[in-house]
Amino acid sequence: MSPSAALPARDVAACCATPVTSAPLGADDALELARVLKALADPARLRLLSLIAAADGEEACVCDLTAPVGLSQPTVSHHLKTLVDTGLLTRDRRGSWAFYALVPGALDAVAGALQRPGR
Amino acid sequence: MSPSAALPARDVAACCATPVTSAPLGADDALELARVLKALADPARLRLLSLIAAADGEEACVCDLTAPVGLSQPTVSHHLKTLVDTGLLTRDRRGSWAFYALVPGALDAVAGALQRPGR
DNA sequence: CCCGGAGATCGACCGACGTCGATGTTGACG
DNA sequence: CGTCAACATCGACGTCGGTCGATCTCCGGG
Repeated sequence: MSPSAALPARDVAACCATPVTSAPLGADDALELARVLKALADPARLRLLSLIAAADGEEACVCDLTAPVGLSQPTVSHHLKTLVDTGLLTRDRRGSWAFYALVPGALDAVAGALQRPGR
Repeated sequence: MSPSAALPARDVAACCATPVTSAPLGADDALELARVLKALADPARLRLLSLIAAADGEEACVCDLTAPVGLSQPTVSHHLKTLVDTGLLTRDRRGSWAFYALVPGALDAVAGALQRPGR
């Protein structure tokens, strides 16, 4: 169990408390924001997010995501777990399927952490 | 010379043409956006960006950045080069010093690529 | 013309990460 | 209760990226 997986990982919004351009950004805040951005900095995960966002009801199961991204099922599961651990997705197990959905406002919080507060 | 370093790297705004949440996001667009996000997904680079943004005139030289981030001079130069190549910073050589400044609107463009178009 | 300082580049080391096949787990259905 | 399908986990492999010390380049000053 890695130390980074042990933390709450439920509050993506916490990283937008101090926007990058407003103050020198402490070491801890930089580490937290980098953790979320690192989860986003992968083509496969970006495509998975957009596929889920564009899906009906804004949720999708693994079987619907494997083909479009062109990756194996274990790899897709791995990426989805990463996004869930980061607090960007939620997992809902219904029957044999696992439905993934966007956490409302999570992406907006990350976007807010990058913009300058003045404008 | 890596293939990724050969491309223009001047238009960070190009990656916000199709927001993550608006369409399934093609493989090429995902690769481009991931390239910019990967440059941001590092604590040291985030701190460098915030230091430059908070500096007087929104520019700073390497000698002023080495101490605050607690890294060696070659490492800081390496990170700054990464940010310049990605189109997030500009380098201006004046005398013996190299001044780095934010590219106006670059961070906002990345932020725009993460937000949903609807709101 | 020579020297010193600021910064960039080089080469190397090492940990982190994406990817896969194989296997384990869990629920649905006869 | 046995079987199958969907998904998660595991172990391994190859690559990429952050970091450093050493060195190179360039400019200013004496």
